[in-house]
Amino acid sequence: MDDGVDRPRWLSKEEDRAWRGYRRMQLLLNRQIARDLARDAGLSEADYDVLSNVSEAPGGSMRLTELARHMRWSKSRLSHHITRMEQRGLVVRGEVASDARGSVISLTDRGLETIRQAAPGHVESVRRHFVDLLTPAQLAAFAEISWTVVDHLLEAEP
Amino acid sequence: MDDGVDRPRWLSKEEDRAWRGYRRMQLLLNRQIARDLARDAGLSEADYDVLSNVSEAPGGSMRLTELARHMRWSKSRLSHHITRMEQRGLVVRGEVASDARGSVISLTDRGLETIRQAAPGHVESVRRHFVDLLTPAQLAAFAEISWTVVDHLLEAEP
DNA sequence: GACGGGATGTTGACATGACAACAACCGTAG
DNA sequence: CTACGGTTGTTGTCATGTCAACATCCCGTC
Repeated sequence: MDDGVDRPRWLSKEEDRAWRGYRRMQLLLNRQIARDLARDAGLSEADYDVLSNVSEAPGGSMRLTELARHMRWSKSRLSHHITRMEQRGLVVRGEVASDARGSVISLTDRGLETIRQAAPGHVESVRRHFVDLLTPAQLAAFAEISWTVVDHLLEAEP
Repeated sequence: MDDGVDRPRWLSKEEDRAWRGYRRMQLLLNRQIARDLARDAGLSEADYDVLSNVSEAPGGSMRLTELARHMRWSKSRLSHHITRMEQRGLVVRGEVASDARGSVISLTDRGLETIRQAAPGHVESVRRHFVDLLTPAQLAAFAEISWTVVDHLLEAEP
């Protein structure tokens, strides 16, 4: 009677509730955060992440590949995105003395000013729609869960 | 000394860990689930959700607006997506007797067959990268958290 | 039985991100 | 000092999603 294909282990009610909750939360939460950010600072979440990561880098700049690795973006995605942000005057590509292929990303004054202006509102938005809705225990549990999932995925794709 | 602008309530270490964990998990988890689904069934997550929702609808079909409301998609997004899925022969738009503007979405035989073939593998993928990594208590906590966030967002945008 | 406000879908323009193919360059074995 | 495998970034192409503007149609009113 065994045709060689295991019978699917469908999700239990609780498992399904968790998964659907994740998907739904993601849809609504990302949309809201993105709207807030776009309205208040004219940035996308991706823009914000790039500005944020570069500004926190030692020396205020980072090699493209290093930044991509740090953000877990593909080099392609980052390159495209940097091109667009460069056109808006938020970042610049610099050359690397030690490697002619290299490209160093750094913020323009405008980029720096933009992230400084945007940060408080963005944090407030994250609080309003997420952080402040949860108890410290829930936040801790959530952090634990998400990093567990992340670590697992990074084992396969280091 | 008060210039009218509150000092930003930056995230605490734990809060930051939770938020960054969420963002990172999302990036990696969605990418992995999407890849599995694309490889195994030639579907995007969006495709899967549409097929899934329509197939579960009473009568196996749903009005476009109702489906959009159900999925929390904009009518525009759904309309565009249905157009693409229709071109691939997965769904069809039917007319509504009671309303000349109306459009009823239903699956083609191919669409039905596709979701049936895809479901087991997709569930397995969700288990492998998410559900099976967590304890029942964690799953319960996660579900609670996500629906709390969802409910809050739905208050503003019903 | 025509009007006006609201609902239903569609469309166009544009920003994103994924994947794969490339061009250029580095460094090391020989 | 040359060939070659690996690295750094870039680019083209295509599928998605967003927003805003529309074209149609329905319905309660007057």
